[in-house]
Amino acid sequence: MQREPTIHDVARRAGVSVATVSRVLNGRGPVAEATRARVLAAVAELGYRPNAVARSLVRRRSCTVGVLVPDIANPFAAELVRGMEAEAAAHGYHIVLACSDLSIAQEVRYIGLFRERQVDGLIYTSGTVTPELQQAFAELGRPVVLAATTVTGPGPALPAVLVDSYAGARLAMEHVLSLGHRRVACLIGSLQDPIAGLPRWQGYRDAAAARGVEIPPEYVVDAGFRLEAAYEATVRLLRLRPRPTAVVAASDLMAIGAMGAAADRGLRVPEDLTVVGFDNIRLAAVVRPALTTVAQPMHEIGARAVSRLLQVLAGEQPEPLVDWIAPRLIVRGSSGPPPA
Amino acid sequence: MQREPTIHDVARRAGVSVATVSRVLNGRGPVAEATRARVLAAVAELGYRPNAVARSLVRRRSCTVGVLVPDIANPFAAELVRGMEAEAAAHGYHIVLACSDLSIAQEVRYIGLFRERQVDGLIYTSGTVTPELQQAFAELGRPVVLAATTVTGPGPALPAVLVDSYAGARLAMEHVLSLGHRRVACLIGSLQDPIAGLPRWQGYRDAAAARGVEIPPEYVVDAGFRLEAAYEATVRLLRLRPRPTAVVAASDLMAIGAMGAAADRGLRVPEDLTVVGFDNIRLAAVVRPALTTVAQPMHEIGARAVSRLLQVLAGEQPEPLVDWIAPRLIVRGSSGPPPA
DNA sequence: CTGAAAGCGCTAACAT
DNA sequence: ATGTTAGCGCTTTCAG
Repeated sequence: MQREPTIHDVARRAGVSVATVSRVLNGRGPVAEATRARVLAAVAELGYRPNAVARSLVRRRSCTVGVLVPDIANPFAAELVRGMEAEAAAHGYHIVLACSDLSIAQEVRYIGLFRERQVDGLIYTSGTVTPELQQAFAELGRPVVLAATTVTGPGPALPAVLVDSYAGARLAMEHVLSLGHRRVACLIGSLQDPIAGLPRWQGYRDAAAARGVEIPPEYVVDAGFRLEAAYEATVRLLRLRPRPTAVVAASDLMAIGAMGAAADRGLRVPEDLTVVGFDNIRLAAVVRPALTTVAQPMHEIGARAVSRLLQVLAGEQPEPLVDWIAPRLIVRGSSGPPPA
Repeated sequence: MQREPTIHDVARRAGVSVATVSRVLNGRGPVAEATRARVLAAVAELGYRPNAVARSLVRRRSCTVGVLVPDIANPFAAELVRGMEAEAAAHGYHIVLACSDLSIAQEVRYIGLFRERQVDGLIYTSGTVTPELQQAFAELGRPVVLAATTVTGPGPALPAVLVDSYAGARLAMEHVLSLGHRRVACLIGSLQDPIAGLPRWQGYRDAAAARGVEIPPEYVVDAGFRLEAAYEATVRLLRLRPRPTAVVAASDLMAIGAMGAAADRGLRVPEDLTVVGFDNIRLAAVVRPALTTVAQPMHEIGARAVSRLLQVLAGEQPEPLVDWIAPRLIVRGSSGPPPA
């Protein structure tokens, strides 16, 4: 296990100075074609690879972006990171990944470590931006872009890319109403959640109101984005009289919970009950019947977040600051006209 | 946006030399308690964070591990990486993530970039270790650990951690047979795949033979681990006479495809058809009925892979080289006695 | 067009 | 117990 060759080894072998080697490797500064060739030959012979750590130190740029997600095993986060990785790789950047389990303390800790590692920037994903976090962002001293979230409270605005949840929820409700449903239940997330909880509920409500359909309070249940809670809630909803003929859910997982509850009560989807989700996780296409849902293009959100970060690093100001992505309705087998 | 404080700033402020600051920060070498306190105070006042890049350069250790996965959006890979991240973080290491889409060219490219980045080691996940890869590993010149795969062909063995697929398949088949089934179909992956394809088939076959049950050739279908192919294959299997009363599948996705086919033909699971999967992806617990399957503890595989890598970095030789994890059968609702 | 030399921020001998 | 100093491998003026 011999020492890795350094730029000095290449220089010696090519009979030039290290400065010249650096020039041909980085393509800056004028180099005679013959010299260039000699250097390249030496590089190839030695199997030389420049040491990115040393380069980072002197350039004060690591070509690395820190990515902070709650849990990479969450399919939503995974798709997001997939998009980030692709975009980053395309620009010579690497992703340093950290999972926080949504613990603020962990998040702050990781941001500090990212600072030590000299990441060029940070992408923060899908959590709420609290004051502690804003403080940590400030101490990081490097650009931050938000993916699938945005700043809702006080404090400085940050570049963000996310789907317009309100518009997406309206799409879902309008689809259901246009199929002829009038008794529509809503499985919502917490109204305290200003990113995905509140606006989706508002979208459902406003779209219904716009068509003159009222949603009675007992048809609205906060299942906290959890599948099991959605299952239980649906069991209860299906006992109500009159019974809802459709359920719109603020996440696919909740929708799948609802479908399970219907199945366990012997109701068929969509003949007896229409179910519409939100997110379009891969799972949505795989369950039976396949789930009608509102797509969030996760891969694209991730990619755009990185692209905005690189833009900031290049000195440009992303415009507009918050990039609202239009949601798209994907109609599959879980929605149909109400029972006669 | 002023310059980040360096160790010199801290030294000046504390009225000591940089060496002393380094000593207190790294806890090596003797330091008087009073000096120590002064340094710590200066660190706090300045909000100083050591520059990990500079440290990596001189220590020749980046405290970074490269992780190469086909696709982080694959739930299997995501769980694996989750386990890696947790274990790495617990030891002060960071994960640098790369997704190869299973392209050998990409993999080789990324390994080269990892070399430039001075990762301390590499974890390679769930692909087949080809000669090109072995070559790239060699050029990397740093330890490699395999997660959810192992070296099957010629070439040097590598530390690995993976589930014993053969034993897992036997578990699945024995479960089905002990329920009383005698006509069992197998949805297998490619027999060319020496990690998950071949051994699972062998496990099914041998467990059946051990009970004196024969699996006719028309009951065995290679669906290449794909859900759609498994769906089609099951449609055909269910047309056979006599019809199988159970299907064992070499992956959960194939099992879910089989369940879909049964549902679409009006057969109930498990009353008319028992279905057993392999992997225990999260989805398995979510589909209706929930899927009986063989669990691969992905999180643990990832964590152990990192732990072995750190072991190698510490100069120890992992023993035994290949860590075969015992699979576990998870009985859920999709398996039951055969129809009368 | 090329080389010499001064760092980037830190650690680790080696002195004192 | 603490300070001085020589690098780690690379880029980048500044000379020539």
